[in-house]
Amino acid sequence: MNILDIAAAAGVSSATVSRVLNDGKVRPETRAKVEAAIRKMNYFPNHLARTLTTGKSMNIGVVTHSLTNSYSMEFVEAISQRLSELGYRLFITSSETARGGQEEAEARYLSSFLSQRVDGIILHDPSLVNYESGFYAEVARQVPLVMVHSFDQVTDINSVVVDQSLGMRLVMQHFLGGGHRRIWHVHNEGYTQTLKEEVWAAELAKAGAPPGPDDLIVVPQGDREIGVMDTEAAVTERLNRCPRPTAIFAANDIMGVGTQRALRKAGLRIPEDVSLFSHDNTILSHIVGLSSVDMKRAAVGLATLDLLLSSIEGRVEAARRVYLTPELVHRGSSGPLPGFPVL
Amino acid sequence: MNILDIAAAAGVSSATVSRVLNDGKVRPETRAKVEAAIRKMNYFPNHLARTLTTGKSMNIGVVTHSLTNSYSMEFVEAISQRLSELGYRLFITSSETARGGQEEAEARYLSSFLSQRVDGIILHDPSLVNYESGFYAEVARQVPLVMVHSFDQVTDINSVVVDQSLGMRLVMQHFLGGGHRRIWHVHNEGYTQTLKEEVWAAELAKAGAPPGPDDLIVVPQGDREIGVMDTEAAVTERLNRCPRPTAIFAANDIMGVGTQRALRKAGLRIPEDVSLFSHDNTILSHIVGLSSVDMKRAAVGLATLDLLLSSIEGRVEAARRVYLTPELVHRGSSGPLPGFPVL
DNA sequence: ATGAAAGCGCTAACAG
DNA sequence: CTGTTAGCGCTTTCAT
Repeated sequence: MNILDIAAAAGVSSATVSRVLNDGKVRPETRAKVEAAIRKMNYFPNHLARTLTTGKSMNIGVVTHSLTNSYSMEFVEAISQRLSELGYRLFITSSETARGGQEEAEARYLSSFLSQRVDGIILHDPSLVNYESGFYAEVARQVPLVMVHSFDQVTDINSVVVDQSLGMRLVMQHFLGGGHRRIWHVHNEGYTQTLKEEVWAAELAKAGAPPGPDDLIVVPQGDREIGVMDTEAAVTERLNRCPRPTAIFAANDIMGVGTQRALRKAGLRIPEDVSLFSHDNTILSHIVGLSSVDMKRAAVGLATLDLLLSSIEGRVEAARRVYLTPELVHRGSSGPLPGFPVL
Repeated sequence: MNILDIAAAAGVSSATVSRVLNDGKVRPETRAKVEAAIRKMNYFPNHLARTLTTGKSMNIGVVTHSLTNSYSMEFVEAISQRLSELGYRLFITSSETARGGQEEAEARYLSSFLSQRVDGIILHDPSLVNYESGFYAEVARQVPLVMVHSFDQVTDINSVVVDQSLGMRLVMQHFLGGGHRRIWHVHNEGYTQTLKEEVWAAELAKAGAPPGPDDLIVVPQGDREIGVMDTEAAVTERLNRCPRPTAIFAANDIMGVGTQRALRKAGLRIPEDVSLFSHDNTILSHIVGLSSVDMKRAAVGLATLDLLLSSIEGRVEAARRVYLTPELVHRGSSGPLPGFPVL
């Protein structure tokens, strides 16, 4: 069933059918005949063949960490809605659960997207390793690409940067300023998280209280929804084994919730016994009343769309860069040490 | 940059390059030459052109309600992981936020998938309206299709059925058996929900306490994460305006959480003052300690994959149907009326 | 083991 | 306004 069948059935040429399909100039009666044939024969034009000639696939590839992490999916939903209105379809992939590691999965997905001749690619919170290898730049040379990330040195690729290190610094100032010195850090296995870890360790060291190995908790699946349970288990184990901290930072809200559950189960009050600060400010932290670092998702989504669409439409020469700063959202799960003098 | 360029660079024919690309029989030295050329020229084979001749796109289309509803995304992640391992890419769409209504959006996405020549389509919780119009059957005639849904009459399309009505009946038995008669029902705008609403109303009527108009609360965005806030507002408003119920059923966990928040804000204890039962048993209900109806997501995912892959590989003649029954998960947010005699 | 050539289904000049 | 035809980039017989 192809355009020639329709042409034959309607008694016209394939070019005319094509024009009908693409809103070209066709006499109304002719158009009616063609449309009747299309409907009668249940014909769906082959978009692949069309793409082969036009070079426009109307497909966008999206690489993100997890399909069940609110931080990822609230972003994806925001852009998906608008792109879908513009007629784009989205390939959505998650690297977190892929075999062979996230870096390798990202690379595989990108190659796959290139072979699919997508019109654009969005990398949500991608791997620093793949950036440094020059792989992203190579991809960006072939197709419009926008990165949403947190490391600072990118200038050769369209990118929306949210300064995670700054966010972490703000949290540490809040903690340290409240007198806390034993501060745990909970994060999942993954490249991006090391940024926060570095700031955490550096600020503690600067305050004269460098963290020990037991102050860091790594959660295997901390990026997926199931990570709530994993985190709860990991934190509970650590609480049983080590002297308890006065404050804990969780690198995302999933782990924040898991940590909160572990603390409650251990009979510890928040924030009287332990202060807790989370990250991403998704609906989860709102639900359970957790202070959290807001990553400005709405602004990030808009900026991403803007960069991508400009780039696709060729309105941009050089790579652009949008810089956004996070913000602390206080919900009472965190405060100064009891009795600590308020300045 | 195409297969001919590579052929020329390697001093072979395009057919040989194609064989290298597809693991065909090629002399090792020839293969090496070709692979060198591919690498040097940064060549990515055009998968669209390949699909045009082979007829296999290795793409799957997925239609679901919302990208930020755990119920949807835990399902999608489960199947995505496996399909990705098998080399498939996924188009993922959400109908909930689309302009023009969910039914229309579904139809649009499906047409789009057909034009893309996807190898298979998964409909997660699709519209009864579109089923009854015969549209799904028409699509299923053209490409392997699996529906995951809750209405009962489907026999002509591969489907995984989870008996939502049964789940609702169980909840109502639990409520009515505990002496409750004024039972509110919170759901979002959307077709599937009407099934639960019917059972709810019928069971109440059977118990001699048919619901009034004020016993039903409809939340506009109840299917997206943001629906927590919408629900909280809607329930709060209703509590202020009407005599309060002794029990509330929320049609998904997002609205369950929103309802829980509204009740707490109103100073009502759960379950002492009001019993609350939710639906879907996602991580959300677990986090906030809400009783919820479990829809057997793992089993649903496996069954869906099985049906889809069998269907794609042509191992199936007639449409198959997998039937699953939900189960109540009690977490203490719901109980009998205070002082109600326990049988 | 490799090459030549015929499609796959569509669009886009170019003619008429 | 409509038809003819040459590709788009790849796979796949059929030869060699």
